[in-house]
Amino acid sequence: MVAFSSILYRMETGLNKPRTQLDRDAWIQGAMDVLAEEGVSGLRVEVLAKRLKVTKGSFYWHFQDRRDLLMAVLQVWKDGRIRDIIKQTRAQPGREVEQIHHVIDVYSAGRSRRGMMIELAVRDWARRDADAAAIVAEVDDIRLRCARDLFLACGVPMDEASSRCMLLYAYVFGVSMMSYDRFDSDIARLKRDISELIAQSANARGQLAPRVSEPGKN
Amino acid sequence: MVAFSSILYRMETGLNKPRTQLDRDAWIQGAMDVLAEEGVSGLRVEVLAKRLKVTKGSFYWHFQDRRDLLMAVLQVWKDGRIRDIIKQTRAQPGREVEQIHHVIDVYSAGRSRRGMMIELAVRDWARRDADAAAIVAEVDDIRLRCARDLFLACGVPMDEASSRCMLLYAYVFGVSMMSYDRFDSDIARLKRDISELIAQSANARGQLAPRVSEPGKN
DNA sequence: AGGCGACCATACGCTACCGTATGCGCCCAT
DNA sequence: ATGGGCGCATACGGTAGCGTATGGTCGCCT
Repeated sequence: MVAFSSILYRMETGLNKPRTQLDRDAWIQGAMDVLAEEGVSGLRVEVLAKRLKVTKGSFYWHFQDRRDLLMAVLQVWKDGRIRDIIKQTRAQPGREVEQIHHVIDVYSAGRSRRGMMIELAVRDWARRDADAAAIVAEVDDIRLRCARDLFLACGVPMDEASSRCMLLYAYVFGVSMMSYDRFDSDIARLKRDISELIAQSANARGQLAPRVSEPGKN
Repeated sequence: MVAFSSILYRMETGLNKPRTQLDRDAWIQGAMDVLAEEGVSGLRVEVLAKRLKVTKGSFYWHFQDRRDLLMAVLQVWKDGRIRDIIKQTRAQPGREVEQIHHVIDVYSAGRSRRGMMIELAVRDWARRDADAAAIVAEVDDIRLRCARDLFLACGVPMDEASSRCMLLYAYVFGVSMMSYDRFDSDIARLKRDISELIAQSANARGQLAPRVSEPGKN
C-alpha cells in the first residue's frame, strides 16, 4: 500500500528523481523552520514528521531521540552564526564604520526575519536549558569580540569599544521583540538615527584619525 | 466577593489553617510564577493546580478554560506594567536625567529578575499569539511615550528623544537575553558606560540648558 | 434542622506526543 | 536472482494534558 503510493507518485509525476530520501540534514533544516515558527516547545517529532511527509519511523532511524535532534539543531545554528559573524565583521581597512552600520542593519532591519525568529527562539530556549545556554554564551562571546575589534579598528579605546558593541547587540535583539509601529511614523529615520548613536564616536574618530594612509573616504 | 468575605472570616477567627480557599487572583498569581519559570508553553492547568495543592476541579470553577486564565494573566501583567511605567517616569523637575538612568538601572541590573523573566516570557508569547501581541504593543507604546517625555523634558529635540528612548528599551530587553560574563570582567562599569551612552545628550543638555531655547547641535 | 451555594475532588473520555518493536519495499552487490 | 541492509511505515504501550460530569464537603442562612 505504501509501496504503491511511492510507485504511483513516481509514475504520475514522471520524475526519475527517486523519491528524495531524507537524510539527517533535511530533518534538521525542517526543524529550523518549525523552530522559527513555533519555538522549541513546538518542535515535536510527530509534527515535524508530518511536515516532511514521512512518519516518525523515519525520524528514529536518523536520531536517537528528540533531544538528539535538538542538540543537532543547536550545533548547526552555532556553526552558521559563527560563519556569519566572521563574514560580517571582516571589513576592508578604512571601511570599519560602514561595516558597523551594516551589521546593525542586517539584524535590525526587517530582512532575514527567519534568522531573527530562530535567534529569539534559541535565546528563549537557552533560558531554561543549560545546553542551549552554553551555545548562546559561545556565540555571544564571539560576536561581541568581533564587533569590538571593529570599533577598535576605528580608533575607539577599549572600554568604549566594549560598551558600544554590547549596546549594539543588545539593541538589535531587543528591538526585534518590540512593537513600535504606533510610536513613530518614520521608522526608517528612527533606526538610522539609532544606528548613528551606536556607532557615533567610531564615526567621529574614523573621520579624524583613520589609522594609516586613508585617501578618499567611502 | 463572597470568597473574600469567607477568607476574611477565617483570618479574623484565626482558623485559616484548615482550608485556604483559592480565589481567581491566587490562581493568576501562581500562573505568573509558572510563566516566569517555564514560559507560556509550560503554563498548564494541571501543573498549576499541583503547585497550588488543589486539583483542576478547582480551576474550572474559577476559569472557563485555559485561555481564560491566559487572558487574565495578560490583563494583570498589562495593568502592572502601566502602573510601573508612570511611577518610574514621573520625575521631579530637574531630575529627569537621573530618572532616565534609574529606568535603565531598574531593568538592566539583575534585580527584579522575576519581572524580567515574565517580560521575556510575555514577549515570546506575543510572537505567536495575537492577543498577547496586542497587549505588548499597548505597553510598548505607553513606555516609549513616557520615556520620550523624559528626554523631551531634558531639552532633547523630538526626533532624538524618540531615537534614544527606543534605544533605551531595546537595550534593556536585549541585554537581558545575552551572555556577557566571559566578555568583560567589569560588568558594572560596562553597564554604567552604556547607560551614559543612551542618556548622553540628555545629560549634556540637562547640565547646560535645563530650560528652553536650545540651539545645540542638530 | 434542613437546605443552598461556594469550592473542590474524582473519574472519565479524548488528543497529542514520546519511544519501541517490527514489518516491508527498494537498491545494490554478489 | 537473491539476500541483506537502508529508509521508512505501522502498530503498540505509555504519559501528559484538556475539558466535562458528577459527587462530596463545609459554611452560612432561615
